[in-house]
Amino acid sequence: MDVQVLLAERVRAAIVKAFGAEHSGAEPAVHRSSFADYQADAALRLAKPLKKPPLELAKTLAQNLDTSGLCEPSGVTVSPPGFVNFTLGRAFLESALASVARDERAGVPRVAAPATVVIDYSGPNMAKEMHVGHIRSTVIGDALARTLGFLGQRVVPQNHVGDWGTPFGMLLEHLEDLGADRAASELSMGSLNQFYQAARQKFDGDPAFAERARQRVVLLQSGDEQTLARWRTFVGASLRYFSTLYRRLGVLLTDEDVRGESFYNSMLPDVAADLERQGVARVDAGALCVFFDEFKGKDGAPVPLIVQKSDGGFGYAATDLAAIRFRTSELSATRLLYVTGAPQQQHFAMVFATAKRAGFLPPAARAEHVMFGSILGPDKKMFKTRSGENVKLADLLDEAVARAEKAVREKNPDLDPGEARRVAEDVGIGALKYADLSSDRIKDYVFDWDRMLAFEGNTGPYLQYAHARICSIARKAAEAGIVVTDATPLVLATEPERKLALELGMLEPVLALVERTLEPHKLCGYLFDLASAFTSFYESSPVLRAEDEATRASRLLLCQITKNVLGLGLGLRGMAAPKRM
RNA sequence: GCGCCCCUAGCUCAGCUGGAUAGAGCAUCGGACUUCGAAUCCGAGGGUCGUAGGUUCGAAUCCUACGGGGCGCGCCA
Repeated sequence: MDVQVLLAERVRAAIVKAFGAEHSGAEPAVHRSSFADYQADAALRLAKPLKKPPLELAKTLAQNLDTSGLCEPSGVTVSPPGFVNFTLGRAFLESALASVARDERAGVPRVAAPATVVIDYSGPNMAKEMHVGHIRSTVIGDALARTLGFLGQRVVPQNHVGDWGTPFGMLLEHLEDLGADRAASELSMGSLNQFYQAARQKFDGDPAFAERARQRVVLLQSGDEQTLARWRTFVGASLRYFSTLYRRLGVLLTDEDVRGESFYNSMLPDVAADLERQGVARVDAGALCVFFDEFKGKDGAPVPLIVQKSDGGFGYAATDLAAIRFRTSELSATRLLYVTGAPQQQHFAMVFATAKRAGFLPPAARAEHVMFGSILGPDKKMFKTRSGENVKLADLLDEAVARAEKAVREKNPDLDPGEARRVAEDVGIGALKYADLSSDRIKDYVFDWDRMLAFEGNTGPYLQYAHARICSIARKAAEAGIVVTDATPLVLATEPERKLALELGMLEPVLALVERTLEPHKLCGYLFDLASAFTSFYESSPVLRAEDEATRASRLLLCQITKNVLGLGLGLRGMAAPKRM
């Protein structure tokens, strides 16, 4: 139940009652307020069409408002130049929160009509180590998959891995030289960069090898069985390695979700033929191209999307188009999300426009580029190692955990080493992911270990700590034999209790906002506000030592609801919520 | 040259369909632990929201121009 929606309905009814049915379409404009719980700005917006002073309209509106069950009569006020303020009634807040307490989904309903949402994310390259560049796509995509899935959408993750193309000639030839078994074991241990570099070196330095590599590409693309078997060895070993990284990172992707470039290979000639037959693409300078009025190049000439190269080969545009066709027709997706970097924006704009023209993307389906900025180093340049290489994701995870372990041992020496290690894993990786999710994805962000692992501010550890503290209270309560159930009466008598209750009701609208905007940081902002409201409550309001039994029970239940919402929210970020840390 | 994205406090970032006095964290200064976890909380100072116009009763938010930074512009993905 979303309070804002309830209030908006009442305001709309009052508009109709006071000003006539012809204004039933007017915007109630209800939102949170710093002067009350909520405010409605409808009167301000109606001033012009009704040609009356907004303050007068606001008063008329307030007189016609029926807020029974939501606010006390004194809870509705008007202030210049035309705001209508709402303070929710205590009885309403208490019963609303009770329904949150009874629901394991914390009062968030599932959508009535689920849509099929394909989310394309992570997409590592088989030949290369996963690095910082992949972390954003993987973590943001995972958070969106979890959030939309929780809301009841039918989410189909797609890991569009780079498992095809000309580099595989040299990679497979190198694998041939090493022997399949040895190569497979190297690859599954994460020596992808070394493997790639060794192959590259031979390719550049040994003409005979280079020639064999070129032959190998031909064999691969013509479907030679022995070559394909080697290719499967290569891809299988790499995927096993990626799977270990995914598990450690705590993302949901599995082998089931892998549908790489190779999967679409056989569809490419048909996609090209279809586009040409429909007149969407035409041959220019030997290449099959799609042109657009809005995309122009350096000399003002239109820049094309190249579907098929002049040598007959297919580029990634063809693969992307085939994937769209597959996703709308075979997977019956109506929402297609592409979680990739901002630099690819023009590419996807052209691909989506082409798909629309060709009917691959029916009007009922929409494709969205969920783009994100770069991760920057302390120098504000692209985050690289000192030697200028990409930072390996595996190294990043190790360092995050090592730093977290140091902090955990320091802050809580009582934890036994095994548990400290487990907690460090949760905290370190949680901090890394949270840092990525908590700022607006469109912007570049500066990578900073100290800031992401800080226990103050909008960080993973702060939220986990708030959660762990509540768990601690729950433990103590259980030891003392204090039991609360979801039927325990809630008493919102003090301001901190009231603020916390108000915050606990915001999960539903925030998740709706994340679904609409595809901006996971809005949920982080909410969780931080919630944790702050809780710690304020916690500092001012004794729980186990409350003045009377009813207050104690109520506060304990308040703690429990907060723990559930916090845990739920962290879960939707793909983060663990340790019971102690 | 064309196009896209970004610019908010000393630093790192929020700011929801335009709404009342632009908010956090860090840093600085000052308070709060014999009491549920001080990894915390409470308070203070600190901002011409890049600049200039425009739309509006009202602009950090929408439009235009300019400045600064980043990225992309035919056969790589």
